[in-house]
Amino acid sequence: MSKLQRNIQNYKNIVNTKTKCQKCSVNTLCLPSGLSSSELLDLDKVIAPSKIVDKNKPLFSYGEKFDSLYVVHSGMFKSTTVNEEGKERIISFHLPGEVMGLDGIHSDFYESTVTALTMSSYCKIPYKQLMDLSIEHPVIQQNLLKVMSKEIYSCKKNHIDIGSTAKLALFIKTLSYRFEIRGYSGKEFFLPISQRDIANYLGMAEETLSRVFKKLQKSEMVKYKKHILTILKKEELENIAES
Amino acid sequence: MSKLQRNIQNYKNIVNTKTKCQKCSVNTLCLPSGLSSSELLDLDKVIAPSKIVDKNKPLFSYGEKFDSLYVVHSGMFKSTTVNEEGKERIISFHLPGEVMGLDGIHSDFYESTVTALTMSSYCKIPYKQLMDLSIEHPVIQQNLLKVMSKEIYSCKKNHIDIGSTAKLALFIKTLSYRFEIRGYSGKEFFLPISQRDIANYLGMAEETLSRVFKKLQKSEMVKYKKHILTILKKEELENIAES
DNA sequence: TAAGGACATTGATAAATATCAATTTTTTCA
DNA sequence: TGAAAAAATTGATATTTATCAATGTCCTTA
Repeated sequence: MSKLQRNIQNYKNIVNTKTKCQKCSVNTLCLPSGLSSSELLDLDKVIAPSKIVDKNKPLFSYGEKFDSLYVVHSGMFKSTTVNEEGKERIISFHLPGEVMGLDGIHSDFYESTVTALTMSSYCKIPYKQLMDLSIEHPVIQQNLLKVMSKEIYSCKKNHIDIGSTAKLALFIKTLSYRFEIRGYSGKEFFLPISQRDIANYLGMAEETLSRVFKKLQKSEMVKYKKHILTILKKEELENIAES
Repeated sequence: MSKLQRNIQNYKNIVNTKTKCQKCSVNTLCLPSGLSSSELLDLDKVIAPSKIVDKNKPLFSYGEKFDSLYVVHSGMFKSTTVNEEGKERIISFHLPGEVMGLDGIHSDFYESTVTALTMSSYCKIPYKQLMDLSIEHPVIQQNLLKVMSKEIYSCKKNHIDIGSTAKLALFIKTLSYRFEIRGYSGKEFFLPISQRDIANYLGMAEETLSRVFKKLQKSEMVKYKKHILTILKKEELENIAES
């Protein structure tokens, strides 16, 4: 099976939800990274077996009491807030192995709403239990700190004031990298995000995104059809992302 | 002494640098928040007495080996990166009690350069020792997690795509809040940041910032003279910030 | 305190992006 | 499968912001 096929599979037939952290395909990217097998076993006791959630269904909502972190097991999620005028603002997209709900730790309430973009699956990690466990196994705490540090880093790195074309190019470049480190192809992947959502996330009008996307396709940097994105000229695309 | 005078003092005559966490004026905002006195004593053993750094001098630089977190004790700092063309990009400004260097935890290298905007003072917290200490005192670890969670939250909250006027209004509103929770006046404060740096941080041209600032002053929302910012119409300003 | 440099303002113009309105294309689901 | 709904595209225009160039103001420091 090709990498693209496996990628598409990721959104359709949900993989085995009984997978323990030890056997999970994204365990090197997730909290279990670098844990010994005895530590992993303890962690597995705290983490519930992954559960399936339907497309467009929320995992948790803004304002709810914070009690657990969530990790993407398969599929894709988006996290959003709502502004004063009741308009949705997309804060981030989440790929397998990424931890969601981190912004709730400080306030004890979820600061955003997380929704599945496709049929997806997730693991729930009760925060209190994770804290108790990390007293026994400091390395788990270290991992959480690293995950959060990376989140701070990438948040600051991604929000730069650049032109629309560069924004989209950077978005594609970043996604490509994230797919690649998950064992999928970084050159051809299924993107279950509407252009409206991409535009919202990137802070531009839908129409602008459409035009900019067309421009990238006309200059043969990328191809985009039926949600399958193909990167044709990686280096040129990266140059655009940095301008 | 008025709150504004104390605020200005904060940038001029450096307060007692021998202050221990127990007596520090920002200890409720900083890592020591909520610690018992015995925990505080242990923390003080790890944290070096605060040191003074001159205006425009760096605390640490991008790419250097990460080994310590830094906390603002007095004054103000900015953290920056340099883009491909060698241009400085300002990522954040740091006020007393705020932790700097958090984005270095995941990569073991500082991901940004931190520079003093005025004569300032700071506390250095060796990361390894902090980790060792937090095994003994889990509450310290919890505090660090909360600090980082707050950082993630405010990073995502602040980077929204709004017009230039709203951006500046939001910037002022956020600063006002940050001064207020530090015991200074939220309505009148000394801002040791050049307009060029504000424009850079907000992602707009210097000229645009100047015009937008003038507009806020013409409509008598704020007054800005010799780096002293006075908020005249708080509510109106907040409305602008949310549009 | 006077001169030079850094910082800020202003006006004119160009460029980028948003908005509005009308289609066209794709997706959903009865 | 076909009709309705949702998503994406396209063109015309308005608005916002950047850029360029000139000037004014403040701030250091010799």
